[in-house]
Amino acid sequence: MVERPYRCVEHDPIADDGDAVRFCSTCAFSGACTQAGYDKAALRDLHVLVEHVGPYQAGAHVFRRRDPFRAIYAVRGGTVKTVAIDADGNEQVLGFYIPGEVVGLNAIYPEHYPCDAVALEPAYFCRFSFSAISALATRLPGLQQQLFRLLSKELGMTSRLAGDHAADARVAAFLIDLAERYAAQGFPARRLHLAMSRAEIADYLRLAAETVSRILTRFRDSGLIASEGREVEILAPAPLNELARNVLGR
Amino acid sequence: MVERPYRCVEHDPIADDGDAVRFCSTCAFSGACTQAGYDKAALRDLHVLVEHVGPYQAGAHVFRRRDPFRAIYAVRGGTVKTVAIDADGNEQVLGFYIPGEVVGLNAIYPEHYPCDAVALEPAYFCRFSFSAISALATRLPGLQQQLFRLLSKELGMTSRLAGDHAADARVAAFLIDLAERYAAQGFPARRLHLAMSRAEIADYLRLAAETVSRILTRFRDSGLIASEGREVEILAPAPLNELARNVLGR
DNA sequence: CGTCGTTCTTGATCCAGATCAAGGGTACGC
DNA sequence: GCGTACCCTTGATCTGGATCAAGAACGACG
Repeated sequence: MVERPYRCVEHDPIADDGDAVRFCSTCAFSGACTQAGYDKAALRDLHVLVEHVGPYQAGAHVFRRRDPFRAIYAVRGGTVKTVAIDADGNEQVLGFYIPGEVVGLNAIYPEHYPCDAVALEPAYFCRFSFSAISALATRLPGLQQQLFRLLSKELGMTSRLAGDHAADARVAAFLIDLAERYAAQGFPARRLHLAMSRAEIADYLRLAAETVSRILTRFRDSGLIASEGREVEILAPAPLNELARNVLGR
Repeated sequence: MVERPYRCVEHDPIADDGDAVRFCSTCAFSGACTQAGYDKAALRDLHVLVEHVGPYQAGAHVFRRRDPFRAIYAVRGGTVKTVAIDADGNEQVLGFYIPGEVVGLNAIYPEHYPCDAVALEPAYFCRFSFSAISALATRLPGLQQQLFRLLSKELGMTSRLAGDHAADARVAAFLIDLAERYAAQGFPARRLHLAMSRAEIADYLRLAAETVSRILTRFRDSGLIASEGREVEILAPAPLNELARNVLGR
């Protein structure tokens, strides 16, 4: 039903552009088009303003803090983190983004990117000029709505992260959330590959890397997950969900 | 220059509606109108879709969690908090909103309010039907832009809160941020009245009320602020800013 | 195929801030 | 004017997770 994102990467971009209906079915903006009833002209407009960029190798910056805000990036393949580094050199991971998700929305207001975006594995994007896509959004109410929804969704995500919760609840919520997001993109719901290190997970969850490691070990020992390195399988969703419930606001 | 928000409250709403140019100069959407070059027709459209509501007495709910999302609320007067209460009864204050700011944007994606909004003192609002204002935004690019900016701004606010910072840095950032927001609305920049209790500040900053109290005492003893109950004066902005710098991302 | 650097795990100790406890201040209703 | 209920402050103790330390596993590369 939903095409696997990596398929998209393998496509020849030019051939892709010609195939209006099948164009990036995993894209964050595809919903906007389908709502507009597969309006061919609308799709063509989206095609014209999108730029396919990548690959960015692991560790490469997609944009940097203080760069002037020009574009938002929809992930086509790979994984990215956004990270704010404060004056004392502490890394704050603001978010991880998987195929189908959009990076850079937090730069609209300040008009400069407030964080770095760094590829965690080779990554490909659709880059949308923000001024162009918002101009198009005035003609496509579905697209405007989609942008509002993306922003509001990110807002919810961030405030969940801001709550004060026990370390094990945070880690459980991290796993559940990531698994659900992968599932929403058509990946298997129970197995996941973590593109990020324990330290990066810790920076995201505001924990120490040692704490994340200990908790994952504990989850494994108590049969909640199976894990080997960065491969994780969720064995017992129910108790993990229970742990994560307050974090995820359910 | 900027009219004091409370003035607006004192106006007779109907007379207000007749005075297109002076209509709610502190309103979060006034920028959209001025960008549109004081387009009279546009202002009239905004007038038509806005509803003046209030007063809500201290402790009254403006909306509740799980209510279907219909409208966003621009604060005309008073102060509101948004608060998420988890299954264990822990209160998480998500934000405080003062005149000129907009509440409810985090409900767009889930389509239900994810939190309660509660007045901290008698409060008045402009209520905008979200479907109506987003429909209008397709005709007024400035208004659309303003909505994007409001969402993105809130995103930045929330991720600053999510960072892990020492308690004194959080409290300093809270004071500086609130003072700047009041200043942006034309209030005196150094004196501020806290509409919220210590416990509410603590719930917002993810600290214990005792910790907030101790830190305010320490700030007072070291001459950074003067305070008496909920009246606070910032005496030494520089060292407070220095403390808050990492939190505020500067 | 071994070496080196990185990442992950596990153990021992420490500390910032939570929690528990108690007293004093303040505002409001009667 | 006097309860009464909350809010704020201050002190004493406790604890979850950070930090420090040291191996162990892994991956990249010559």
